[in-house]
Amino acid sequence: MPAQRTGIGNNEAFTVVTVASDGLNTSSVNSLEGIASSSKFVDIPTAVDYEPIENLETPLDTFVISSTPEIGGVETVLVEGQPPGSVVLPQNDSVASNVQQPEIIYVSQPPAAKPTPEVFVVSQPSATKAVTTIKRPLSGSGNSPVVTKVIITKNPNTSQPQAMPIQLNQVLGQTMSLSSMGQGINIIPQGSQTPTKTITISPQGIVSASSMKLTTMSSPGKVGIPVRQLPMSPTKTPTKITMIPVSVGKSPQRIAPAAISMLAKNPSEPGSYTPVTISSTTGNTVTVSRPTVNMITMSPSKVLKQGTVLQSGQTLLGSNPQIITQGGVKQMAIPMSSVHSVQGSKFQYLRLVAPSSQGGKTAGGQLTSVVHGIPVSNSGTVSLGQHGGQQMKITLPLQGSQLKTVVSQAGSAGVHRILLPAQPNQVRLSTGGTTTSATTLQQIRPASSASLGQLPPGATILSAGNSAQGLQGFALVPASYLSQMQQAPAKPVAPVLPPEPQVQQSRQDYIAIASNDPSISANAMARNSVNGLSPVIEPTGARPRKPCNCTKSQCLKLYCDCFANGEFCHNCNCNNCANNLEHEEERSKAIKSCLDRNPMAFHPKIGKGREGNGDRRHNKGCNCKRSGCLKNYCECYEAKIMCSNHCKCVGCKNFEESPERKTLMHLADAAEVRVQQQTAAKSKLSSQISGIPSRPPVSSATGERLPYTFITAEVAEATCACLLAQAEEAERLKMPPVVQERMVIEEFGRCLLQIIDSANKTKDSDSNS
DNA sequence: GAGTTTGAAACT
DNA sequence: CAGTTTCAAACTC
Repeated sequence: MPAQRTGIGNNEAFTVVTVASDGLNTSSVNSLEGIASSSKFVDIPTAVDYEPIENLETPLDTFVISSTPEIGGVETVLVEGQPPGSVVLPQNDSVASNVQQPEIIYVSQPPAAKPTPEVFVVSQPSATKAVTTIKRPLSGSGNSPVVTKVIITKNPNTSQPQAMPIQLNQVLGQTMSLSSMGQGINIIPQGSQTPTKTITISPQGIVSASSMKLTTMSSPGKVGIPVRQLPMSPTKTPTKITMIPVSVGKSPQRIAPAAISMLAKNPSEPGSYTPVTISSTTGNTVTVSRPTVNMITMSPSKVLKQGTVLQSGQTLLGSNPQIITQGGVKQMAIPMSSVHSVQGSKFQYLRLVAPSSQGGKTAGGQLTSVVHGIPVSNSGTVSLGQHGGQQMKITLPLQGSQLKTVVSQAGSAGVHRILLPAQPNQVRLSTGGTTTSATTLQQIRPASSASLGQLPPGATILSAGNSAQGLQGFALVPASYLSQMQQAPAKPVAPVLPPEPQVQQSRQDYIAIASNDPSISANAMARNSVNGLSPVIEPTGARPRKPCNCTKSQCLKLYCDCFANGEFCHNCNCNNCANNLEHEEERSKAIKSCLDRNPMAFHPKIGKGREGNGDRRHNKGCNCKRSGCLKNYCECYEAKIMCSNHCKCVGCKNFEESPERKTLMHLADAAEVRVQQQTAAKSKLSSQISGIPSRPPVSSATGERLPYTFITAEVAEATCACLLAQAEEAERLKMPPVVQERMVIEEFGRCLLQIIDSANKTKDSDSNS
């Protein structure tokens, strides 16, 4: 049956970007079972990791950007720019074009209501049995395509969507079917002449593939051709990175400070690129220009329109990012033609290139920005349920002047992902009937909401503000931040997710921001651990953070550890705190101020040493004078690393052979062991105590009153009075101390005899009665 | 818990 | 860039 290439897959590529949260390189990615080997994980250079992606051997293909952290301790996945159930594919001209392009045929039943032309409805069918079939084309080549399937599932406990990548390359060459659990999402082209363009995304729903074309079948004829169930890998989830705007929308946990330089594809010389230079930087405004063409700028409201000014929060989005190797440097290129209308410009691509890193590292090793997009022509109405009881409409421009509306509804039980169009800058966001003007299109941003959690999921990727060097990257949100969001008052309580096998949990816990990895951030790690002991993970799954106590800085200076770590204050003891969502603007200014002073302000303080030396090292070095670098005042010591030649410390004792350091280390080790022993003993004791009745029994098993019960408070008081009187008497008689002592003890003996006698009498009377 | 010490950050 | 001040954490009592 010929597949009809319509709807989402209609030559309009989607790209799902999986961004490794912790700088996964190829090798580490390959270790992730269930993630297609063709999936490349590209670092977003955050404040914590600037390793070049030198291992990225093949072009960028399939990525997933995850968002929220709820799935079994791993974040729920947001497929960027996609609602749950969307299919994301690179275009023909994307980098993986050398890979054979299989067809994907989605079949579902029953087809939804009669569609209207070019409008897609994403809805959740009640209990539709659906089958998703993937079919490889017959045309063969030596290269078997590696298909990555990203499954957006709905967590049964939380209703939160979750994505699971599945490597399908083993099943290529045969038709595969996905059996739905009936909780999928239909994408229904309404009004189209195409009979059935329903994509039912089951709990195992979404399928994406690298270099695959999505086609929707004109009829569900493939339903009956299931070959086998796709293997599921519930333990494998993509990364935890969420990108949110720094200066627009909710502030991030961590600022990704890296600047982006842009290159435009040179139309006169195919394959070559011309730098797009930053012509000026004023406040939150960055103007970019291109030497040979008219100046281009980007702003939230006018994407890449010449002559306008790039505003803070500008989004640079496009579909089908490519990895381009130029000068041995991997770079990302965005075909602008697909999403941007640059009048008068001959730009075909914008390329985001990370700036040269320090220390002789390869320039442009990092992809600072992630490009994604949904072809405008495919945008439509998305209905995703209630969103905080309020329907949210997002109107996005289509090609030409036509507008379409995206309706975002997310129920309290489940926050659904909402489609971000390729041009979120040109999206109208409206709630409760209030719609912004089409001429003042707003970014989808969480500025007006109480928390990021109220954002339409998927609407979180926006470019950050700008640094002194130019465009800035994205802000990344770690799980800890997401836990903050979960606790934001206006957000529905984050559901508790059942623990899942966490094969990659240890790795995925390493969120780029505020990572547990001590090599990542001295602030984040060293100050959050005590004596190197790993902090206990919060019930939310987030790493606990030490609360700050700032009083004067409003937590908007680097004095504040929360701020320095790119985190919001949360459960802190600070006064007049502005490091929160309510002071977003202030905070953004503060961030910019810090970056103005020091572009590396939010970079990790602790980096790796020289190549071949895995030791960590304080990038800046300490300046200790009195502590000998053997107290936690010293950032090196605090980070459990030795001082280096970067340090300017005086009287340093924090070096390898230092006897003082060794002694301290031994003491620290011993203390740690002691603490552990005490902890173990306490827990053991408490468990034992818990088995002891709180009040001992008054009587024995035979009903006999036990002796100690006769020593009542009155008896004890009387005894003490007797002893006291005896002592006074002995003193009055001026007896030697030894004799006085003896007299008191003898008196105590008499008291005891009296008690025993009384007890016996009581027992006798009890037995007589 | 209050006061002191310390060194990074901020400021000049 | 150096010196000074501010700040909050680390430390001491």
